[in-house]
Amino acid sequence: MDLHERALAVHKKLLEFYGYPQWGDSYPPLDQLISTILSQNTNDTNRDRAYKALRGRFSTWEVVRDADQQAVIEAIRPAGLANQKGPRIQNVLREITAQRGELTLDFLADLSAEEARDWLMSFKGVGPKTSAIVLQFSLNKPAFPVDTHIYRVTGRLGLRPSKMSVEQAHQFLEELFPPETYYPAHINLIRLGREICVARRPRCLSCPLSDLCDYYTVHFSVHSAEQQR
DNA sequence: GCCCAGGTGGGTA
DNA sequence: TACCCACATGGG
Repeated sequence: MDLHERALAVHKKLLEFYGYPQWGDSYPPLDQLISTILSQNTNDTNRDRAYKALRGRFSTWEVVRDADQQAVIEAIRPAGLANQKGPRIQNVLREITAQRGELTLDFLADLSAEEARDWLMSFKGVGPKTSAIVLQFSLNKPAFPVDTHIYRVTGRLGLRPSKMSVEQAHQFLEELFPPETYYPAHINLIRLGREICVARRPRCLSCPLSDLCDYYTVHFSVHSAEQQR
């Protein structure tokens, strides 16, 4: 089985186990971008708190853009890293206005996926994961966002070289999976990573992919060695 | 108190 | 280029 076949086999097993994932309403691209910046390095609960506080405190993105920096930081504090995220969000809002003359990202729909990604990644605070989320979830363009779950799980499943940066993994996995599987595979791999493939816990034996995953063997033998010590 | 959730950018070799 | 670390909050 080559890597492409292996990726499809993983995707198919996840579909059997979890089904085709249903996602909620999609945000407009600018809302999605800000929400995703807030989500960096934090959990969904804290991201939602910060996003709601931001929307509740400032009526429009223009008001956020022109607001006092400290007021924005205070509003998004529950998301963590607020001293970085606040100024970066305001900078993005100002730059969009300066470059486009209006505060919207709807024009990205007319660009290719690569053009839209490169444009988004030109901003400080917008990396490969954040731009891929905006493309996939808001613009309906092909992109495979790689978060820490997906990075870890794809490594354990042997779907990518073990030594590879997260940024390289985006490109590698986009070439490995067929574009029509990006969305369901992304959602289901995260779910797998959250629910089953948790670091340093020997729960991999209950994994629906255990017959495809070499990690559980390695993992199990490591645990056995530790127990013998 | 400690572990867990979980991206980006800047600095260094 | 590849690694290492700072950045911050909240729930269990």
